[in-house]
This record gives sequence, C-alpha cells and structure tokens, in this order.
Amino acid sequence: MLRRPTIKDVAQRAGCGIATVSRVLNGQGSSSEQTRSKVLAAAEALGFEFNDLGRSLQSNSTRTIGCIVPSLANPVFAEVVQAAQAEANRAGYQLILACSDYDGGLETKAIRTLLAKQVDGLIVTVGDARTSEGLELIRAKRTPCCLVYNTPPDNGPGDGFAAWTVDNRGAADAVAEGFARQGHSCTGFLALEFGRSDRSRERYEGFVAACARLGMAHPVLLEIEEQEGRLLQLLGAMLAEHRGITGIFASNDYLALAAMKAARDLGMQVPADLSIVGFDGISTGLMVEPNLSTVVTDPKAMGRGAAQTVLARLAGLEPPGRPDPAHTFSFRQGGSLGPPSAGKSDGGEAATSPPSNQ
Amino acid sequence: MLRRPTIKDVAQRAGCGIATVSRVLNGQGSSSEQTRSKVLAAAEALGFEFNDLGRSLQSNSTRTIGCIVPSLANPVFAEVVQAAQAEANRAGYQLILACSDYDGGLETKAIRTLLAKQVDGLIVTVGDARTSEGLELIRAKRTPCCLVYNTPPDNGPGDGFAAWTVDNRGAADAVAEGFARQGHSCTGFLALEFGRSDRSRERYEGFVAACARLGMAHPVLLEIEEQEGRLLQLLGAMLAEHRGITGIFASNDYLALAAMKAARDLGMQVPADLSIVGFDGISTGLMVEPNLSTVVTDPKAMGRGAAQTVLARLAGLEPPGRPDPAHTFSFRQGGSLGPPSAGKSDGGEAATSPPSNQ
DNA sequence: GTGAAAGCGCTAACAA
DNA sequence: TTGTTAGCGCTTTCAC
Repeated sequence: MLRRPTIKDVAQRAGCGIATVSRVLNGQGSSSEQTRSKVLAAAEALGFEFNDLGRSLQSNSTRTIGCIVPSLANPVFAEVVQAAQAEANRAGYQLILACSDYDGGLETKAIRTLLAKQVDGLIVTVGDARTSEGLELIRAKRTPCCLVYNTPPDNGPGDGFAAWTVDNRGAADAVAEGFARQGHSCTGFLALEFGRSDRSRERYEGFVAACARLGMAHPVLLEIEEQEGRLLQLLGAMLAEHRGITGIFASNDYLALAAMKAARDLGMQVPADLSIVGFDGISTGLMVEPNLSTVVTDPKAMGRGAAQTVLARLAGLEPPGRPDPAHTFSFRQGGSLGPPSAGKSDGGEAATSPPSNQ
Repeated sequence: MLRRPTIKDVAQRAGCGIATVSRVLNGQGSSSEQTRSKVLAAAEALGFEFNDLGRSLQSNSTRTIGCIVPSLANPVFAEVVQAAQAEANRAGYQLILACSDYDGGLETKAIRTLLAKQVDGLIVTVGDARTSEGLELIRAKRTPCCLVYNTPPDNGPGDGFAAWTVDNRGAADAVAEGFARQGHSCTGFLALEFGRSDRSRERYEGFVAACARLGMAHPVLLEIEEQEGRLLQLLGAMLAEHRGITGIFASNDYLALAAMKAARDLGMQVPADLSIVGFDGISTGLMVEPNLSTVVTDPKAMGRGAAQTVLARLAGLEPPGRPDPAHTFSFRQGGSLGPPSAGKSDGGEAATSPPSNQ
C-alpha cells in the first residue's frame, strides 16, 4: 500500500476507535494503560504521522505564520527572517516564507497564497505601504499582521498596521549632518530599487530635506536600473558622469560597497575624492578598507519584534513595546567618510579623468 | 459576522448549490451564463477566497514545496532559495522555507513539520547526508526530494536521493594546486560549522589529500567555535597563534573576508604575509582590495536545478540532466593569493606581530 | 445545467 | 475509559 496511514488505519490495527487514537497520540483525555500501549504500538508499526491538513481544517488554526520580504539577497531581510523564524518556533509556530522580488504583482500574489493557506499571522515588508494591494487583502481577512521596515502611512492600505521599523528620515538627517560636518555640499543619493521601495524613498526625501536645512546643494538622485553582473559597470559610468559630487549616500550597504569598488576602479580615492555612506550596517562593511560609514540598524530586533507582536495578538496578549524612533538606528562613522580634498570641495574638478568640465 | 465566508455562503447568496459555485469559480464543467454571473456577483460581494485547507485535503495535493537550508546568513543559501522559489512559482507551486541553523535537532523537526503539512516535494540541504534523521522520514513517506550542496552517500539516509551539488573534493584539489603553484607549503583550513556540515568536511578532506599529493605540509584545521560579533577577535587570536602558516583555505567566502580583515588588523599583508582563498564566489569578494581568490559556485543553478528535479518528479517527467562534476565550480585567482614572502616560505616566523620586519 | 451527498483526516461533543 | 458521530471547506461523482 502506497497510501500514507491515517488515524483510521491506526485505530483498526489497534482495535479501537479513531477518537481513542487521537486522544492517546495527543496525550489528552484519559485512556487505560492497555489501549495506550496498543495504540502506540500500532502507530509505531505503521509509521503513522498526523496529517496537519485535517487537523488545521478542524481546529481552524495552522500554527503557521506567513512572512514576505522583497528579497533574500539583501542580508538585512535574511536576518529579519531568521530572527522572526526563531521567535515563531519558540512559540510553536512555523514560518512560511515568500519573496516578492520587489515586484508588486508577485507581492500581492504571495499574500493571496499565504492567506489562502490560512496562515494564522503575517510578517511583511511590502514595496510601498501606501499602495499595497496585499495589505488590503490582509485587512479584509483580519489576519494579524505586523509590518517590518515599512512605515505605516496615515491613510492607504497600511494605515493602522502594527510595524517595527526604522526612522528613515531621522537616519537620513544624521547622514546629511555627517556630510556637512566634513564640509561636503554636492552629494548624491544612490538607489537600486527606487520607486519599488518606500524605505528608499523616505531616505531620499529625508536626505533632501536635511541637505536643504544644512545649506547644502540639492542631492542628485542616482538611480540604478538593473543588476546581475553589470552593477559595477553601471556604477562606474554613473560616477564618471557626476564628477562634481563629493559624497554619496547609498540606500543600502551593498550598493555602498559596490560604489566604493567602482570609484577605486576609476582611480578615485575614498574618501578623499569621494566619500560614501551606506545604510543597514551589514558586517561586511567592517571588513573593507576603509571601513564603511553607515547607518546601523538592527534587523534581528525588527524580525523578533514583529514576530512577538503577531504572536502576542494571536495569544490575546499585549504586544511588546516598540523602541523610540531615535533608537532604531545609529550613525557609524567609518573611513569611507572624510573631508573632500581641497580641489573638489568648492565644486571644481581636481580629478579630471577623461576630459570633463562641470 | 467575523467568520470568513465559505463556499456555502456564496451558494446561499447566489441561490444555488455549492457544487455550482465550485464549478464556476474554478472554471470547470458547464454552467449557464445566468448562474455564472450570479455566483460571481455573490463571491465578489462577500469577498470570498478559497480556503486551501479544504481543497488540499480533498485533492491530496498542496501545490507546495518545502525547502530547508542551514542558514540564510550565508548568501549562497539565500540564492539557492530565491532561485528555487522562482522556479517553483513558475510551475504554480509555493515554496515553504525553514532554516535548521546548523542544528540537527531543528533540522529533523523542520522536516517533520513540513512533511506533516503535506508538502508535495522537498528541496533540502542537510547538515550531514550520511546521518540525517530527516532524510529517513522523507524516504519513509516517499515524498519527492532533491538535495542541494549535499553529496548523497553510498549508504545511510541520503543514499539514492537526487542531488544538485558541487564537487567539493575536486574544488579543494584546485585550491591546493593554486597554493602549490605560488610556492606555499604550510597551510590551514578555516571552518566555522565544521562537524555540522558535510560540505566543510569534504572540502577539508579533499584539501588534505591534495596537499599530501602535492608534497605540501598537512594543513592545520582552524576551527572557529562561535560567532556573533566576536568572530574577528577569534580569528585574530587564531592567526596570531599560527604564524607559520602562509596560506588559508576558508570553507566559505564570508570567513575568508573576515580572515583578511583579521590579518590586516594584525598588521599582516595579504597576500605577502598570508594568502587567503575562499569558497562560494559571493559578489562581495570582488569588492575588497585585494580581490578574494575563491572557488566560484553557482547557487542559482543549484536551486533552479533542484527545483526542476522535484517538479519533474511531481509531473511524472524526466528530471533535467545534471552538470558534469568538473563544471560545478571554477577556481578564481584573485589578489588574495600570491607567493609567500621570502621570510615566511620556509616555515620560519618572520612576522612577529606588532614589531615586524619583512 | 444543476444539486445532493460522500468523503478527504482530523478533533470534540456526547453517549455509552 | 471508550466509541460513535458531526462537521471543518472543499471537489467530485452521480442522479436528476
């Protein structure tokens, strides 16, 4: 027989009813030592394991939490997921993961699928909390949900959702101040999935506002279109085009590291010819020379916090308190941020490489 | 009413039977334009969505594939997962992910859970394919499964499993030859989760054998116990203890990068005082100075291949052919591997840390 | 073209 | 202590 044994098979073999099997194997209710051992023996002999489908259908709970992040390629989300999973497991829940690949369509589809699978809760980073269709679905179904790294807007689908997030604007402010302190004025904001990430947008907007406040030039938006191998070339071309810039704020550390490499390949010195600041605080940033200046966040705490929030709601308990926005990040000054070299700070061009004249 | 609408509610509202609703909403069987629109309207009005639990229980298929990897912190596995997910989605399957954290107990538990959830197939990297309990469970249940990065042993639980993997021994061979070509003899093998990873073990064994064959000294096994922040310190201490070593083969790129950093902090030059070779070929290895020498693998291809293999079995088709072992990796020579400096090549210890004289 | 009913594997209420 | 039974939401015969 190829069919997996069911509780019925066990009951038959043990010579008892299925309810008895359920009771014994679940350790609930009472049973005589007699039948206990008979059931145990039968289950063992058959290699019986419960089928969660039946159980979940009956109990109206899957003990499962869905998790959706844009990508696992970004170690930040990998950490969020790992931390959330650890927390969920501790509470006897299983995490089901899906990636949206920064694609709104996939995001909606993934949320729909997880909802159909009757996940008990959801931990989600959406592309844009103001417009996400998926969030509408979650709200309609009233499934407990916590956002991660998204800021819930005052209206739109994300409104009213719990969230563990980073104060992107405050962080961008700190970065702008870092640049100002070193005497930079002409800066750029480098982003990869800009327009598909509300985090990126918030960081950019915050940076623009802070630069204005500090009397610096309006930052240039440096948007990278694709990836896959060509990233360094694209970055190189972009840097070559914007020689006037003395400082770059990258929307994540990976991009920042790539920019450092691209600059080096162009014969530029970091930070003398170009200062670079990242975002996230991934550990690799500490392994390069010079160290990466960056905004350090705590993705583990975010993942854990979000999981606890959902878990608490499932258990009918008070959710954990969230950190003060000002403590959701810290600015780490590293070697990649320094004063611009004399020739560059006043908008001139010290490092002329091919011929250029801005 | 808080309860989610079921097919029954839709039927009631549309004034028809549940079978009709099922047919209309699934687009199967025939139905009059009349009832069609009535059902559609009712479903729309109620915001009805199917509950996969009932469907799966009935159809004996969840259109779900389980995936278990040791950790997402290693970008290699993150890529495997992303690729496998993309492939599964293309075929209308959803990936359910779990991480074992390099813990055998968690690994078994995760496999048990996924099996109980009735995943249709499994894509798995286990700690050790020779001893994994989880693989026994999978085999007992006859769930289609493909290993990734594990080598299926000739006996033990993993025996007979399909696998997409890297020729670890061959790769270790190439690394040893790389060291030999540069004149190294005293080397070390650096590993983090050694003993919890059969990949690591195979790489080490292959390296030992190759060094012997090439007339080099027996490599020192440099095992790191914990992580979390203290990694660089531990590495530093370890490097300081083994000054005689001129080359290190790290079991993954992250460790290799960390070792480069630790060496630099000790005032050592890479590669003059210490050559370093990694494993995996993550992109960050190209962003440091000097470039990381490493064994480049193709985790995306592994994930995709494993998914295709499982999917093919589910569809009753021929699985895709796997690559020739010799083409599962390529050795990339980078700046982190060079000839040892004169003072060090003959086993002495020229570089006595702080004060140094080469 | 349509609906009644059986049944997927399980739990829980109720009877015995 | 134990077995019978209803029913979770769905698909799928099989009559009508």
